[in-house]
Amino acid sequence: MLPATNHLLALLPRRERLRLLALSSPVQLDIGTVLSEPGEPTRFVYFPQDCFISLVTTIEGTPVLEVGMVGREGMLGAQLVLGVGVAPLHALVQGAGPAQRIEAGPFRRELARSTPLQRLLNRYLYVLMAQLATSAACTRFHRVSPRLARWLLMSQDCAQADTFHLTQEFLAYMLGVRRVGITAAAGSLQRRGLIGYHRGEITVRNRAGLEAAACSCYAEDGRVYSRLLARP
Amino acid sequence: MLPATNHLLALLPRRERLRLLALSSPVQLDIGTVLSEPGEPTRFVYFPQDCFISLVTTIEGTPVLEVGMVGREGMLGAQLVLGVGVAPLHALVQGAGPAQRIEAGPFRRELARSTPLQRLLNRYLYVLMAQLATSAACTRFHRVSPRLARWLLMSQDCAQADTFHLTQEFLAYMLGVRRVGITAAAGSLQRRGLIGYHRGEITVRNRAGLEAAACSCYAEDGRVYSRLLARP
DNA sequence: GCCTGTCTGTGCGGCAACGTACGCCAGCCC
DNA sequence: GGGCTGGCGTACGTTGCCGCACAGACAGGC
Repeated sequence: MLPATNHLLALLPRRERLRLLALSSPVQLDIGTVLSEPGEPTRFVYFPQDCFISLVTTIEGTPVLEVGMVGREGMLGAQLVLGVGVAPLHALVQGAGPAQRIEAGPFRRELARSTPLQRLLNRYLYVLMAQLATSAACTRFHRVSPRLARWLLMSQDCAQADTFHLTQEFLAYMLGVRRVGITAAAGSLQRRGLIGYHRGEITVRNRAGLEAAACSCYAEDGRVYSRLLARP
Repeated sequence: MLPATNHLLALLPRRERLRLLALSSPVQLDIGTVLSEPGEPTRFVYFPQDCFISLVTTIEGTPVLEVGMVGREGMLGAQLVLGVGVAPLHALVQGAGPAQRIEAGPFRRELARSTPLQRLLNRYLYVLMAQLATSAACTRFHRVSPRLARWLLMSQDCAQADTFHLTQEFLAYMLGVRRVGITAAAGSLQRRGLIGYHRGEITVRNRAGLEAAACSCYAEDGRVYSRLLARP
């Protein structure tokens, strides 16, 4: 896998992948960019190559809580697969990097044509739904520190990097807690030698330890993903 | 709508509806029956006519929190639409009553044949996903009392009845809180004259008042539903 | 050098919900 | 009637997180 590749695209048969790539154009996603707002029409879909996007749910129009992540293993805009041209969630670029972008029209046409593409993305939608359900329970029952550990692991999976730029303020927003809650939780993880951070640069130091510190939801998500989207 | 009708079925073109009904058999769902467990194969799909089913998410195999409801406006087993034969959630019959049941095999075949059916159920899946995302935020940010009000309204919509059998113990389980939390919240709603209850029989007395007492998520869910599944 | 803005750490009071436990009441069975 | 069970109400100490506020630390621009 020489160039950074999106895993969904990689799972497609070669012909289908090439057709899709022909429709797509490479774009560079910048941190903080909002790619969709709930209720707005979907103009593009994105297949991240080396970047990741947070899916944030809203209350009365205000984004308040992350409920899913899209990285190289997923795509943004999967609602088109359901024939719905309206975005369900607030989508925010979290880690900058390259992605393949396709306009909604051509993407829908390709989708209508290609059964393998439909089947693949249907499975991806299932994984997304499972992630949403898990998130709901996790947010309710798990403490800040294990949730933070889970979040860091997930973003590491998405970003394929050991270090990324994340302020505590921002993490608090994603997890739906106060910033000082993150200060405490991150401090605990750091004292245990699992992570290091300094002015917004977070480094994962001990991946295995972090997995042990994370709540069960991380492993659960992984199981669902690999059951449905493992390479045949 | 003389006999109790499932709304999804009602939205289908007449020919399609009749085909589907020919495949289905009427069943009576009993309260407390578990219709699916996460990870288990899907043997049947259900179109509730006058009953409703809770979708409960699990943590390490234990069902802990309701994240969605299926009543006459929905169906259970929609994962088959995504080509996945494995249930994502714990499904529990909440309100007893009649439903149409179809075996997974014939349902899949019919699905493969009928584009209108696919399109309709795709839209329904979108609504379900939106419900999951809303639930996550609601559980995190809203107080017990408004959530209880929302829950009662949703089950009233599903069950089409003013009174239903629900112990506080059970409500606590659905909302992921202690029983005494429900005692307090329900007491508050009762003192305000919105509901009445006695030994597990809950009655909605003032629907409009209950809507005012519920959190915004109830209205939000309704908007998404009617935008996507309104009769054309 | 200094100033400014950003990021992080700490402290304090408050509160909703938690875990636990006990008592009351209604209905059912013997 | 007496006893049992299931459903509900109340109480008490605990806790994890909240809101707010403020102070220190570091980086970049001038």
